[in-house]
Amino acid sequence: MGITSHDVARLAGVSQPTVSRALRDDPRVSQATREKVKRAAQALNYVPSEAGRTLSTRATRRVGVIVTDLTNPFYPHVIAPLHDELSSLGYRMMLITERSDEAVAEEKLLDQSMDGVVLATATTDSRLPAQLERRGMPYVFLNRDTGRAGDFASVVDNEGGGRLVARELVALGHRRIAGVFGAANTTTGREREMGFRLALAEAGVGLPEGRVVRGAFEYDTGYRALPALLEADEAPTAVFCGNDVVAIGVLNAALAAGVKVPDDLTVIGFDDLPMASWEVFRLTTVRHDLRELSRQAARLLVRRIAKDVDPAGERLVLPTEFVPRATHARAH
Amino acid sequence: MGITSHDVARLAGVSQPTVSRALRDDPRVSQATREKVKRAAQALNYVPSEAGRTLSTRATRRVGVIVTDLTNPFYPHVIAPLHDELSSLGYRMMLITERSDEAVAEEKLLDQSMDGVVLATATTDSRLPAQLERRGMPYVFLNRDTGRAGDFASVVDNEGGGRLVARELVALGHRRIAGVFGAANTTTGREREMGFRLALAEAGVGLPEGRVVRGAFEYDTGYRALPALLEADEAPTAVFCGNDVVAIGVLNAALAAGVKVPDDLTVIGFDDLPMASWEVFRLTTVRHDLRELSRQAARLLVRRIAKDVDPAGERLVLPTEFVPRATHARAH
DNA sequence: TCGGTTTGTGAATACGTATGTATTCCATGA
DNA sequence: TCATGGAATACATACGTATTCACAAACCGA
Repeated sequence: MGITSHDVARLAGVSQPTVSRALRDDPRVSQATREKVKRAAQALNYVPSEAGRTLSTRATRRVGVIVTDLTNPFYPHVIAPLHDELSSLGYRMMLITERSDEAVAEEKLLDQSMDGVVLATATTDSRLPAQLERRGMPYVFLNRDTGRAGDFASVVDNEGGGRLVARELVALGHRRIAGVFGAANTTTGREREMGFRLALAEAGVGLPEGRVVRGAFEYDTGYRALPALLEADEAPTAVFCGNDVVAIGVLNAALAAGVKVPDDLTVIGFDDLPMASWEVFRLTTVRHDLRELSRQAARLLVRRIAKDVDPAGERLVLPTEFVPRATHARAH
Repeated sequence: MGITSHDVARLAGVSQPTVSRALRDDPRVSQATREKVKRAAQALNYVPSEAGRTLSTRATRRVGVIVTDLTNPFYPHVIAPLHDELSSLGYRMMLITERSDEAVAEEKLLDQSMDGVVLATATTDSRLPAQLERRGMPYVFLNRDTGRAGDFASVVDNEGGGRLVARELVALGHRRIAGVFGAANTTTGREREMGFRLALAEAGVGLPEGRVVRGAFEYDTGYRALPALLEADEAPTAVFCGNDVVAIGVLNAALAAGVKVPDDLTVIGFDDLPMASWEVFRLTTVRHDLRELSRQAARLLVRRIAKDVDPAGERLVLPTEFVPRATHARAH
């Protein structure tokens, strides 16, 4: 059934190693032989077996990408450019969406079926990085990392982004401010909250725990958080959300509750997904270059696979920018 | 670096084949030996090499999934359940997003690096299926197919869904009806349009080409179509959209143009993505079971790989259901 | 013309697992 | 006591490619 390099060799009247070399444009084979071999390969529709090559070279040209929930609108915008960049670097992408770290690590990541791994949904308490480290499997963090030194990571200046938002809200006169932050075991959640808090504190504005919600970076987190925040004695005049998806949950909840945005409530997101600029939202948010974030992660991983990397770790940080649209206003 | 079954064999004091059999729970190895081997494997943190296994068994336990644009909100809802079902069937997923069919086929699909392929974005003029067929690579269509006999496909009753919408619109008194359909080279586009047209014709309602737009199943298609439709002499009172993503484009365009939905315009989608029920949209649409659609495709592919399938082709069709929400109203 | 170099190719082998076949060991029964 | 059969394990090999090493031929300068 399958056509092998031996079949090509027979047809071309050469040995199998010569076929291997000719098709890989090894300069040691003569022009004439090379062409003869290529014609034979063409005639037989020969495609080298990836398994044979992998076994021989010990490289799979395959990279795993780990994500928890693909249906979250955030991840496709990471995965698409990641795929394209990996592809142009000669790697293929294995998508792994998994709930539990442990199961993933044992079977799927350590069987030498990929050359490296991109962790797009790492939590600070995950044991996965340590397992990968122990087995010598190259990996990089994308968007989130562990926050520890020595990481290889492509991330955003989350703290700076949080600061930007705090300053804007203060400048708009907001004093009763709420936060719907990401989960506490994610660096994206923690750092955005941290930057936001620090800049608020500098301006002398408090952020009591009663006006803080933390949860997964999901639509439902925002959708359920708003009613809770509105029940407080003094409802907030502004909400900073952990990311755009959460903010969109808040916007929908506001519509359901009859709360006018931005007249009654200012809502700010983070990420600037394409969706944020849809007419129905016109979400004021914090932009960073999601494409470049992903590409950078791909290139970093490939460099790490090639061991062309600073052994002390590399942390590539992209800047953020405030994007005013239509969900913010002066405090009333 | 890598630990092999030979290392385990040495430690356990048995031969390599015995290790292979013991770990795979082959009944021919004794209980005592099995345990001895498993302890040794455990002690060494042995994980069988996937490449070696593949070469030996000629099966990769890997499946490719081909999609054009992952950032389209539709696809994650297909890919996530597909991944999970494949995973529970013991297969891993390689994600391939590609523009041109040709490049994909040559290198990536035919190198025996996967056991089968799911085509999620096939067009009726694609040459890819024929290439896969010729090389004996098992494949199934998901959502879209070629429309030809002999396909293996998991699809939706698109024509029936189109009919449902037409009947509802007619019953609501609409006569000036528009359609923003999917691309003409997709069966999803064609069949939905066909069903819609047929049921309209049965009711004596026309659908002139001036009120028809066709394009990719994307946000922009809907967003750009609406202004064009509104410029016509008599603006339509209702628009049936090829899918929810297109419908959401139309809804946003309506908001931008100051067109009130549903008072001035009825908008109907197709798919019932989670997004369709968001407060900002409350989109009236046609539901089908997207999870089951994907799972069914996974199971069909695995059966085809196992050659446990009707050689004449199998076409699994899921039913549709009209979901009334807030974007439809009686014609004025 | 000859030793030495370069060039091109083939033979042998490694990679890690699974499997078909051979072998060993032991128990059983006549 | 020895043949027989079954259980458990070892041996040999296949899978397809890439690479190391050896070898032959061609080429070069002295």
